[in-house]
Amino acid sequence: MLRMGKLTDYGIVLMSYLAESTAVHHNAHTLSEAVRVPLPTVRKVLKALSQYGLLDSERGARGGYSLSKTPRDISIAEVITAIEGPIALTECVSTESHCEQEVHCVVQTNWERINSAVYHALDEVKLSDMLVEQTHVNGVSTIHFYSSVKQSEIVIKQDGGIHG
Amino acid sequence: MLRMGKLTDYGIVLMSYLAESTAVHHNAHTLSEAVRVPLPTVRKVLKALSQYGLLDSERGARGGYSLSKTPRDISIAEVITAIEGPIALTECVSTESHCEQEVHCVVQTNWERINSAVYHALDEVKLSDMLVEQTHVNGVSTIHFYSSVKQSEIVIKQDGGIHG
DNA sequence: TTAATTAGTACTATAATGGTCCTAATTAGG
DNA sequence: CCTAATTAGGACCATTATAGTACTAATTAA
Repeated sequence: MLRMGKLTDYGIVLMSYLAESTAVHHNAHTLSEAVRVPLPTVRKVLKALSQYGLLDSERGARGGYSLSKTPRDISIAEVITAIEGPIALTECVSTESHCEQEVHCVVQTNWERINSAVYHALDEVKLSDMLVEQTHVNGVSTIHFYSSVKQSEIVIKQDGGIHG
Repeated sequence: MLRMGKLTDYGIVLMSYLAESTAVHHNAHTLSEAVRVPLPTVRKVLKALSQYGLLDSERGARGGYSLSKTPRDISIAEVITAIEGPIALTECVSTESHCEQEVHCVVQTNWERINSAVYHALDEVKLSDMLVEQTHVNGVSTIHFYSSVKQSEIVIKQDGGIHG
């Protein structure tokens, strides 16, 4: 199995959550509770996303995180890259590669083509595509965020308040 | 970085090598020398490829391995699947997933789409595409097989004999 | 019957990942 | 100006996965 780390999975869930409620203030603590992932781990993921530029961060009291772009402009490829580094199936195509045969390496060209294809496949899927099937009951919209490991359910009332 | 194991890399190099010299007899020992990867490791990879059906194997004295299909009909996706298992970025889409929310999991649908896209990207690249830039000097064709870790150079004379 | 070879399985060391924690820097509010 | 809240930046350990190795059984040609 072509692996993607758990942290990346968390990252996608976090980004999806933020994509749903841009108006509200979010700090690491609230996000941890919302997504049901331990606080230190959430911090780590948020840091990575912030450093890569997918999230804007504010320090100090009343600080927190918010999406730097609209959900339509954020792709799964970006989230993966933010957390796992450049998408590269083999070492030799990654930037820190020290393969001394690089200059006359033939296969590298093919790997680059392969990686490129994979990247574009992942880049076509936007964050906004991950949010589907909201169930509306009594004016309360319930959105389900599933990571591959845990489930978190967030109930959003009409006024935008969050409870879960 | 979206990771792919070293063994898979070896697997692709091995398959590429076999794709070049279908006529000759290949056992684990010769392949180990040709590709410059330790014998036990090569054995492990060959076993996986054989079990998945990409290689035909013959036991006993004068036994060995050979491609079960033509290089044009073997894709990188198949080689990866043979060694790493089904291509699935997250656990929840793999067959052995025990996610109890599977029935009403929404995001799973998207992951399946993503995985499918990645799979097709990898499935379009055939083994025959990995063999390029043969240099012909004095009627001797030299083919370079590079893994991301090691390099192996195989010289094939006109009569088909292999020396490296 | 013997030698060569793959199949199957089990084991170990190393590396990567996930997860946690602590301290410094920053900012709002009293 | 001081305090509380919050992110930034490292450092750290435990667990897991991978790579790599080794050994035994089954198979087949000579």
